[in-house]
Amino acid sequence: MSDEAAWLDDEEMAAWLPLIGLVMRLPGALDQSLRRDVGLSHFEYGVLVTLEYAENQTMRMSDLAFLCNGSLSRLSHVARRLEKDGLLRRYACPTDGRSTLATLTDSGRELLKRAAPGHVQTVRSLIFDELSRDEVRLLGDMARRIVDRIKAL
Amino acid sequence: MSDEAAWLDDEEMAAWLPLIGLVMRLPGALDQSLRRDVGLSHFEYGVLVTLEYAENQTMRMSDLAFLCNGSLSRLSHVARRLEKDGLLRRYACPTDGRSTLATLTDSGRELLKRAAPGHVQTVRSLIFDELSRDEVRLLGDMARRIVDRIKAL
DNA sequence: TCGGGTTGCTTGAGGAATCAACTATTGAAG
DNA sequence: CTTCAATAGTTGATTCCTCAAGCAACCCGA
Repeated sequence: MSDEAAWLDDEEMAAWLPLIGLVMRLPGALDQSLRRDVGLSHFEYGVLVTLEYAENQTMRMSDLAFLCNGSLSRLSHVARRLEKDGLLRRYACPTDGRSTLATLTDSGRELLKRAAPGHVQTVRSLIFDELSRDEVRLLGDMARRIVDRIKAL
Repeated sequence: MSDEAAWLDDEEMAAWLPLIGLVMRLPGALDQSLRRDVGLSHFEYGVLVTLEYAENQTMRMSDLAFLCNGSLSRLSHVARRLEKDGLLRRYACPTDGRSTLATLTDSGRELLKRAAPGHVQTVRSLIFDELSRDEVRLLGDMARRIVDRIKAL
């Protein structure tokens, strides 16, 4: 078999290195600003925001984990801490005894109100202030297609 | 002050969610395939590859950390493990007693040879098989500009 | 209604990342 | 020459994530 596809050419390399830089540095940058402002990691913040936009601000742990791009185990650990801090509450699902439902508490809602402006400001200054409208669309589209491939693994 | 810039509109949100998905899921996907194939995390692999392409396959710890998108502390811990496994060697810089130089060993080179094809295959199937030539250029360019902003924090 | 298999979630152990504190060397100012 | 700040790197404590194991509830065919 030919192995030309087994290596990255110069153009691919010139895109790959910055892309790796992005995926390695962005989470840390978001963590830092959220940690400083409200004491949450970006993953924790994402969990709360996802709940905020859910029906009844409530969601099954499994679905929440998937939407937040994390493992169920990771979410379980995180939910324990967030629950200890009073930001969310968990209770057994009435219709399926295996499931656990997580819901946002008032403290959780209130914390999101405090956190959102600073976080949006960070995201804007790092991403959207740098890109044109067309680029934003393009980037989102490419990211979505790549994520679909990762999910399909 | 107006706060319209304090929120993301629909188009921005439609790009932001997949982008977050990408940065949260890609590292795990790369880790998994490398861990399975050669027992290294993607960060560890990146450290070795970066050394491979350096002058004399040798680099200062600080510079290595920066190029690998990690903290010096993280690199220090990782280098200790890699050195214990015989994949790299560290020694004091002759011209500046504060610096430490890291260099690839023969085992390190050999491991890279074994790891590269599978890793490239993974990257290709997740990223480059999905994108057109133009998209690759665009994506790399956008990523580079965003990373520059993160570095400037 | 019983048994086997699956699903949803939690837990504990182990390893890895982060943060702050520390040592050591260098460079520069007085 | 001495001091003081800045730089480079390591280390230890804490926090966090992953993985494998476990448990309970559900589903379904016999």
